[in-house]
Amino acid sequence: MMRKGKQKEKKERRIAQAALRLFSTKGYRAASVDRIAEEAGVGKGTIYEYYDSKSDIFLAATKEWMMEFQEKFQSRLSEIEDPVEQLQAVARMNVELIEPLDPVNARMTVEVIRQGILEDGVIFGRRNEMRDVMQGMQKIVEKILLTGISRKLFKAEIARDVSSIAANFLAYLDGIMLHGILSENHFQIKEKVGGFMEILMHEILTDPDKQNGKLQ
Amino acid sequence: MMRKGKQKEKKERRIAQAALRLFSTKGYRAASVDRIAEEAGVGKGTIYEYYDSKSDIFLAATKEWMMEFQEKFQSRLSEIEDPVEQLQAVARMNVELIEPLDPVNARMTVEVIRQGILEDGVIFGRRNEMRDVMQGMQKIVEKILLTGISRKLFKAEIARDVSSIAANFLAYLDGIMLHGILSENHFQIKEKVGGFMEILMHEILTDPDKQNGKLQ
DNA sequence: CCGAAAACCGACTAAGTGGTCGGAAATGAC
DNA sequence: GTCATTTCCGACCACTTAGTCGGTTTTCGG
Repeated sequence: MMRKGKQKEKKERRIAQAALRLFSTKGYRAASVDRIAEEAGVGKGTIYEYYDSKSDIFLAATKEWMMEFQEKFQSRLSEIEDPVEQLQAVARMNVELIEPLDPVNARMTVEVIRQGILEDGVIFGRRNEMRDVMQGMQKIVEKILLTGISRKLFKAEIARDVSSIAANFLAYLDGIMLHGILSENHFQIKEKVGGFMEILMHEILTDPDKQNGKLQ
Repeated sequence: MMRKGKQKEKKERRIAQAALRLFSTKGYRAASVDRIAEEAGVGKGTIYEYYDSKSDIFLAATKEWMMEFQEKFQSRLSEIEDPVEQLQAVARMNVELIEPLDPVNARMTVEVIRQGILEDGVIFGRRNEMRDVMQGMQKIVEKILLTGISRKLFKAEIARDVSSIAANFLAYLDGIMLHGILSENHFQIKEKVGGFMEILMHEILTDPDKQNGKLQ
């Protein structure tokens, strides 16, 4: 008996993806399991064959989202050779989350942070389950930095700080994204990030004058 | 008749403050009006004498929160003369939001952003009502920068970028706060922010070598 | 084609929500 | 003290939610 594992996995993923679409538009609570079932094209009962609780669905959706996100990043970064341009691409892609207003990622970011912060949030007691996935982005940036260092584009002395720099960089990008959305100053985002990038580049480039680090 | 306006205002504020406590710990939905009434020590019906809806309570609580926050900032900053130290105090105060683990601000920040992003969020269509309050912090930082410039501590050429720098600075601090809480790397926050401050100071100080901008 | 096992389903339950409303309590001018 | 007016209240209502469960449908080895 036992239907082929592939089939099962596929449906499980279809549910997670449907859930992701709803979580990222409605928010956790308002994305009801009934609605998720409808969106996924399955019965409500079926969902509980694959997941024990709504929390589990959310975790799965979050993982799905982070995977997709990082894959998109990776694939765009792989087309770029220069680490400097790669860093700027990371910034630009984050800016584009709000610039042509793709609120899906913004909302999901907020939702994940929220569920991780609230004491009875879905992720609160299960952050360790997410750690690997969450650190993926940071690893990507660290790698860019290390490549830059080995090519003598970035100062050698930042080597011991790569993880701190990467974390700061990503935290900054998230912060600016959230503020940007809230204040509706979308049009200024690019300039702000550009200014920040200039400073950052000025600080880590071996030869700051050759590249001025302007965004775009 | 009509009880003294003062009395009314006081109760209205007590409700908002009770609501703030709950919103910032439970989140919007889980902070039920029943619970808010209990926390404020009034009947549920009474709440609706002062506010038309739960949304209104949330807006009031948010304003209350931002006021308190900015007052705290202002009062601590007023004890400091040197703009450089003032900037660092701003950073330090933000770090302390998570360092002695007082997640109230973090949670409220996320909650406000969330309600501003979600289409059926409480603030979604009413962001303009909040704008002034929200820009308060930025104004404070801008003022610090301008003072620093007029005292020749900061480079004169940053004058045209003060608002951008201030916005970036605050966005960064929020981003690092949220990431810090989420990743539970509290102990590294101070170092990260310290590194960032060093870079920032290096970039805006007229004489970067005199002050190295280390946090703490 | 048979039939047991697996997969699927949606009506139902229990719990929790925001908001209402009729009546009780407090107030203060007279 | 009286009593009109304001203030307060919590039982109640209509609605939404996550999760269950008994029965139906699909699957597939023999």
